[in-house]
Amino acid sequence: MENLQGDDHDEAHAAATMIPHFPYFATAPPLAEPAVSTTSTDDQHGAPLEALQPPLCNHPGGLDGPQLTTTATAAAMPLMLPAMTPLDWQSLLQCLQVVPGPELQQAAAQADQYIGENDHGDQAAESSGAAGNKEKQLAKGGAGRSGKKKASRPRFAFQTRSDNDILDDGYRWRKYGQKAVKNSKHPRSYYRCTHHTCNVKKQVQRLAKDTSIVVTTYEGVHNHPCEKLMEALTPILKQLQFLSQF
DNA sequence: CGCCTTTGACCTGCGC
DNA sequence: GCGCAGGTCAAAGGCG
Repeated sequence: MENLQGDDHDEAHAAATMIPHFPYFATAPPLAEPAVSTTSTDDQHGAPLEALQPPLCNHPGGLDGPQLTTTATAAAMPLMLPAMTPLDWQSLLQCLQVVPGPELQQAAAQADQYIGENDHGDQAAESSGAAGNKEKQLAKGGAGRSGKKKASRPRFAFQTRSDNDILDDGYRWRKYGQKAVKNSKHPRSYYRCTHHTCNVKKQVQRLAKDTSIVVTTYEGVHNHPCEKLMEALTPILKQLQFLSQF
């Protein structure tokens, strides 16, 4: 029955976004050439991972740490994101209280729409089709039990080449589940933000085809500051404040 | 003691 | 209707 990438569908359909000139990354080395896939989104679903996977770069101990990748589902355009510190861009937006511009909002909307419309597509790749719509899956597991309809939330997937499954994004996460995934030796882990008012979740899974790559899928947006980033920024902000007096 | 991970059970939707 | 697979729950145990 199962014919292919039971785990690959995640990065294929995980909502993604383009991050236009985000200042945090501006100091990074030139972005790697995105491995642009000009295939349609439908093609993406059935496409083997390699088609979606940008040339991840290894920077062992380098200034960048893991090379982060988002896969832009709507535009079918992966984007390389050099990670200067182990923080994700959502965290940065949150902590810096940056209001996502129209591009981001549009991308998020597209991502939601994409998930809603096309989940069956990539799931069809798992010909058993048991998985069905992922959003529905999400809804039925948690919200389904509580009888609430789950609102679609933006999702973002990062691919990192790392020995460590856990990408330190500055937030605290509690693991609430782990499931074996079809056609993958590595299980998928489910995490929830430990902040009591925050309902952000993330899934962490290694690719079956390249176990050195970890796919982290975020769902939702944190509604609280990122403690680690604030810690890191506080001295800088103080210094700026001091300098601005002159 | 509080927080976390582990893990089996459970729920739900989909395909056959 | 049944089986499968994904997602979540919750009890139990570990760790600092």
